Amino acid sequence: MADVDITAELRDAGLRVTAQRAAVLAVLREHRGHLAVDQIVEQVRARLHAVSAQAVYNALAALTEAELVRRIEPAGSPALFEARAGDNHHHIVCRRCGAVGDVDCVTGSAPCLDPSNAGGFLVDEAEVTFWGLCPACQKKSNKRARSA
Amino acid sequence: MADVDITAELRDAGLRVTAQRAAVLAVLREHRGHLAVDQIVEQVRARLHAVSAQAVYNALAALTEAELVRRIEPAGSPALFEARAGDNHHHIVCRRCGAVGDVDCVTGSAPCLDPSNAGGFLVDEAEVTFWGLCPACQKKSNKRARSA
DNA sequence: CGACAAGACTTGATTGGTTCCAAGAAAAGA
DNA sequence: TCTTTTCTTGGAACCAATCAAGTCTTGTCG
Repeated sequence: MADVDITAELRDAGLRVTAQRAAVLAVLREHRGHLAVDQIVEQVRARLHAVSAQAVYNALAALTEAELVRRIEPAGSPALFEARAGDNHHHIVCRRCGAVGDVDCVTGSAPCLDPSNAGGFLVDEAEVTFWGLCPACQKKSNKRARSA
Repeated sequence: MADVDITAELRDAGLRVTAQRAAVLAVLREHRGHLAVDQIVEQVRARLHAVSAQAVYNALAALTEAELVRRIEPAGSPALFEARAGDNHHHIVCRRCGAVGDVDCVTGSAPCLDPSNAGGFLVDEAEVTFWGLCPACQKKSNKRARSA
């Protein structure tokens, strides 16, 4: 089923349907996480026999442009990609290990997210990134604190 | 006066006082904007005779650690630094030219900014980045649309 | 004041992520 | 089938950032 959907989606988005693009999108759909380019390359190669890294970069750029995929780039990390359902969710990044999680968010509701004094800027998106510690790194911190 | 303040501030922050650090901080205080490392290097070299890029990176890291300076890194841009008053303001980035502006924000008030479902993450900061078009690029867009 | 140890700076090389280029081969869609 | 787009291989380049070894400075203590 997924393949048919993906083919149609690519076409609807005005993109040519290629095996590489479909594979990239399928990989991002299945792994409901945030993948770096090298991980995507790896996964795509598990489906297709051989894919150049270039093709993956190209496909990701096209998919991002078509808004089928979302590119995020937390400070200090390489670019990450995720399948995007068009919802307005945000991200939480672990300061220590860089793990990324999703945070659901009421769309466009927060007062801060419609800045009145934007200094003449025309705002079209508000991106929120939370910073903190993931569960695993919290454990490590506790251990360290206890033993110190 | 500034030099005295800066010296004291560095010392209070637990940092050794070096000419390079003082110069970096002074530059960021004067240029009330968001500067990239190469711009900072340039400005610092206008004050001191010769400074290595490394020293600037080191100084910025130390100042960021001490929270005298804030590091931001919008997707697609190199890292930017700004003197930080400890206030909780956010940034707006121009999609086309990368210009960065400040947006004042009511501290910690937005509902989104205290995520309930953080997936076990321990959140310590919410960073908001607005995306849009700066005034200059809006003008260009209008011209283009009109002539098209 | 003078010396010592930790910390900071300099130079030079190197990594990492990403982008770009070119030519030819393959595939998509009309 | 034909045209256009995309993919492939291979290379090169770019920029930001980091590492390493050695030298200099800071701040403190005698």
